[in-house]
Amino acid sequence: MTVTLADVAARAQVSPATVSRVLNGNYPVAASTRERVLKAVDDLDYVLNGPASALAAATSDLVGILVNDIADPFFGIMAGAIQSEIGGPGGRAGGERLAVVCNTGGAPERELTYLTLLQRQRAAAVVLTGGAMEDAAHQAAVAAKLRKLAEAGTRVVLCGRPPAPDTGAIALTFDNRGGGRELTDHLIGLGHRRLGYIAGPQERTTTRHRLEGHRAALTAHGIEEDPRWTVHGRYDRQSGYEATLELLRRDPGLTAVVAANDSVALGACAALRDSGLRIPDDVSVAGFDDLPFSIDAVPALTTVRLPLAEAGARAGRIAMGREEEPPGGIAMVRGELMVRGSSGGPRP
Amino acid sequence: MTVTLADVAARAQVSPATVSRVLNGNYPVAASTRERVLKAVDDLDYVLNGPASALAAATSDLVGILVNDIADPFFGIMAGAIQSEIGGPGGRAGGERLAVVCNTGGAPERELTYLTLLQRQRAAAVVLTGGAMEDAAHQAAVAAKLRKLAEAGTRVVLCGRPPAPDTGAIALTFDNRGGGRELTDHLIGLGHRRLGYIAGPQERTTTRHRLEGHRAALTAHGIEEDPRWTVHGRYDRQSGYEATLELLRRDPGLTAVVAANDSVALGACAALRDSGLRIPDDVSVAGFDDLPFSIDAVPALTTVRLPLAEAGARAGRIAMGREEEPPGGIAMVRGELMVRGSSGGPRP
DNA sequence: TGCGGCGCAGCAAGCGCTTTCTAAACGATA
DNA sequence: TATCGTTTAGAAAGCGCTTGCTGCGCCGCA
Repeated sequence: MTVTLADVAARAQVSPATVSRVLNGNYPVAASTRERVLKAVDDLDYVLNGPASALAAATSDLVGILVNDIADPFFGIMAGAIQSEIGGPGGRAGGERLAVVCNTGGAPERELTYLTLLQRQRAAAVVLTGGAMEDAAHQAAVAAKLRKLAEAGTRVVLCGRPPAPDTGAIALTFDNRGGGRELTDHLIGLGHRRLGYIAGPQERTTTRHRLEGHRAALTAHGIEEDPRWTVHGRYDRQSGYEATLELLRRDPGLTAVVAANDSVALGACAALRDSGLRIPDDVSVAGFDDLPFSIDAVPALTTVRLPLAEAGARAGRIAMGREEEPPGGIAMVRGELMVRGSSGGPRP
Repeated sequence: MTVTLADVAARAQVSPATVSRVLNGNYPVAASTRERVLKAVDDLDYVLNGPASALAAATSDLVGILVNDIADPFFGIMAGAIQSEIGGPGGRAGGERLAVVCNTGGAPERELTYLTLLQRQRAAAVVLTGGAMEDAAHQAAVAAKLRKLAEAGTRVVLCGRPPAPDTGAIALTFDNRGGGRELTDHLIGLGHRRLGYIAGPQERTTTRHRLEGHRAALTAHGIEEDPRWTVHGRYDRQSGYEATLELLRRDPGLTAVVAANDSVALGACAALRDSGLRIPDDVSVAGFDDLPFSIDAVPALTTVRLPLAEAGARAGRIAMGREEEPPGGIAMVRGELMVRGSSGGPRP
């Protein structure tokens, strides 16, 4: 029924071993033989059996990419960049690898299950993107899994995620703290003294680091933070909308709102507009990430650009062993402050 | 070194066959035995070898999802919805399947290669999303692949893509033509008579269908189209920006611009603003898809909402055999006109 | 002419799992 | 007590491929 290596071998009048070697190209085969085999492959429309090959060779050509939310361009951009370097079709010929994007939805148990599934498939490499959960038990479980993956020869790379010590994983970490700090510095520099902050979900490293940066800036400028100025929410637009209304309720005197990311900032803008406030005349707004749509907000969003595509590409190359690992296995990727129309001096 | 089924069997004092049966749960095993096995699995931290299992059982738990551009939320939303139904972790227990998202980047050869890779992995199902290429040779090649996949027992579902006759593939097709028609009807109803159209890439079904709908509306209202009113570009913001400037150059008298999708529309808005034109007072703008950010444009974008998540979820269920196929294997998914601030009557 | 070396192809032993078939043990039935 | 059916476990034959090792023929050198 299905064509096997043996069928090809028979048709080409060689042994299965020879066919295998032609296909894998890592053993000397006479040109005439190779041609005959290739012709047979073509004639028979033969497709290698991946599982059988993976079993025999004890490695597969699968590369896993874990993302928190595939519908979010933040992850989509990184995933796309990683994948383009992984090879897959379109990469350099020969090393055809199947880059598989796995959507964890931000759920710890899903993350773990995907890791197991990938381990089960004997993945060649795994790239974890985005912030990590801060739950200690979960972090330990993930670390254990990563260690096991590394032991089994799977390359593990973290992209936009804090390092995981003692797991053998290479980390390309975003400087969320530094970016948050710079952003708030900018706002304070404009004269703002009452700044609301819409943070992401509580238990995420990204959330914490950005918030820490924000607070560091406040402290550095001698501004004492009012606990009412911080609201936690999700990393989406609606959350930003609701959080902004809440902030305005708590302190109508705020002159700036810093959002956990650009989507949240967009929601914040909508809430401000709906409250009859002008941006930036009445309230300044700032985002984070600089996703493509940020520049189309009106006014355009002041934000911190994260080099998502570049970082992803680099992570992909490292995962494929095509780029040297950063010293110590850890690299800090910095963001860049993008000052645009949504931030201005506070109303007098 | 790595723990195998045999190791577990030895520790549980049963045969490998029994362990396999416990793990697959499709054969009667005494409760006490099962427990012993499960304990051994746990003790040894055993992880099933996917390839070996796939080889022996002649099926794998991989499900492929092909997308044109993973960084585009249009695809991200569909992919996320499909995946959530596929199961994967988080779905119903037991049927743990690895949903793998493959990014074709819109390149025909990549699409084909991914299909081959998936065939090689003996994928359980494949979902192709988004518009198809209109190149005849390529379409034939894809059709042949799909037929082969279907023959091998892989379920093939098309989501937001035109049917592929005689391939056995189930199609959930978006009514791009109808949506385009409705959108332009709306604009004409507002009084517009000179409408620019920014189309997507030439050789895509989506592009063609949306454009056909647009033209059908013009024709229905007795408006003769000026060839200068249509510009082709890519499905992204920048393309929309450039195309709009081009349209304005060709005919400064345009009172409305219809874009191939929301990203293009955003670019169009930016170009209009930069040209000193107000939306919708001077020029109305319309998009397509109703992606999340569309409502945050200022003014909010008039567009056609495509039920991406719903369609994706349905495609996922069909792929898993959990929902009945539509009659004839084809279903038309309609969009919904969303009238918002970016469209208004033409300037007098 | 003889022999070591080399280039290339084949043999065969798995890789770790699933599954069919067989068998043991036990209670129920006659 | 003898027979039979039922339930549960094991033996073993692959699934389709890779790869270490063996072997064959040929060239070049002594």
